[in-house]
Amino acid sequence: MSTKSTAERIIEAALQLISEKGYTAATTKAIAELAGVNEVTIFRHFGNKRGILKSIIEQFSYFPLLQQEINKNVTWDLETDLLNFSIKHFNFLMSIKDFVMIGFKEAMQFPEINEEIANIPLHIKNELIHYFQEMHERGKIREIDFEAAALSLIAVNFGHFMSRARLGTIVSHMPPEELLKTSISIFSRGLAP
Amino acid sequence: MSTKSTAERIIEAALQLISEKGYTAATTKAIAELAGVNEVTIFRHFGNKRGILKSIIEQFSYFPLLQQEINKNVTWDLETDLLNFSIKHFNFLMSIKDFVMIGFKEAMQFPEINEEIANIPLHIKNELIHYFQEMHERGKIREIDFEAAALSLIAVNFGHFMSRARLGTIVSHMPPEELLKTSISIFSRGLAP
DNA sequence: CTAGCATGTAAGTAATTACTTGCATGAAAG
DNA sequence: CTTTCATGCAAGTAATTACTTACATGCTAG
Repeated sequence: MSTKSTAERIIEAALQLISEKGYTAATTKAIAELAGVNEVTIFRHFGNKRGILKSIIEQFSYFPLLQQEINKNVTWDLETDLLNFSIKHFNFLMSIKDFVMIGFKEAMQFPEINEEIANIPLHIKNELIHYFQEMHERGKIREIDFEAAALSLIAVNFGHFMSRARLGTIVSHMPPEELLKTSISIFSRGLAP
Repeated sequence: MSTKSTAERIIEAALQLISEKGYTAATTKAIAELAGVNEVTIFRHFGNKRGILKSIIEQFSYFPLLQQEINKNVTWDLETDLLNFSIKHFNFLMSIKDFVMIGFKEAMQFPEINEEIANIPLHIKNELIHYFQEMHERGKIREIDFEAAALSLIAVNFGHFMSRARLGTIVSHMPPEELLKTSISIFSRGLAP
């Protein structure tokens, strides 16, 4: 049927169902059906239902953080760099959308997920602060609280992502790239000396 | 025990439990226990489990939208007005935090909630666009896509809210007011002519 | 005082859920 | 050819869940 292994198909199905309905409502029977395997196969592979989620979390903890990408292609032109980062950040969030949604749904019952998710803005924040400091030394950014600036930039991107991922085009029909462009135009101008 | 009516106590308990664990995992038994009532009382009041959520949604659809508040206290000084709005917006989101979380958890199973939640940024967006247009005519804002600007401002505030509401102080220990102040300082400067 | 109304208590039911066991099958590996 | 291994299939189990019914109790309004 497909080239993917049984375990992979189960994980994919679980990822989809749990991100849609939540952990409790995503039954092992439904996951098995979507994965095209017998329900017992799930338990043979993962022991119990929690085992599936544990595997999902492990899979994402190895996910290459956007982090290293940020420093790539730095031009030291504020607007260029920030737009580049924003697009990468936005696309990265979109690529792990299901996992992020599970994180927000199941944080209470699976604290490990929340930690995994909190790591993303935390690392990005530090990278951005570093970049802002360097830009300040180069005289391209005014005196400002760099941490607050970094958090704000992350917040805009995350806000746009959530709007798209959860509400679709209800709030706006603007294409994301256009939105990000204006966002960054405002933001970089606000940081300039 | 308390001055609140039985129905109110049930709704409050359900709001808390559903926002924590999700609709399916929040059992009627647990809701009854937290509300300090007998389980059957829930069914006498709301018919079935969905009835509780239906009541919760109704309650929030009557919630006074932040919207009307925005126009209040307008000084036509960009940074003052935007900071004022941001703080109101942020506090508003915090006050309906549980409902927002339910919205993100149960959107798939209860589309009505998502509509209710999407209404918030939609209305605010229109108010902000109106404000930006007026400010542009007064020569206090440069030529820019007003919709994208409005969406960006909403996104920052929402991003800050989600960071606080879900990740607490993991990402940053900065007090929200301070964060918003820097946010708006950057944003209003980025909009200025 | 009494009638009604909201709630508690006890008991039960049908459906679902996570998970188990035992056995059959088919494909690949030695 | 035979062994091994992954999977399917059938059946079952204990626990939980939403929801029901019947009856008891206590407070309040007339």
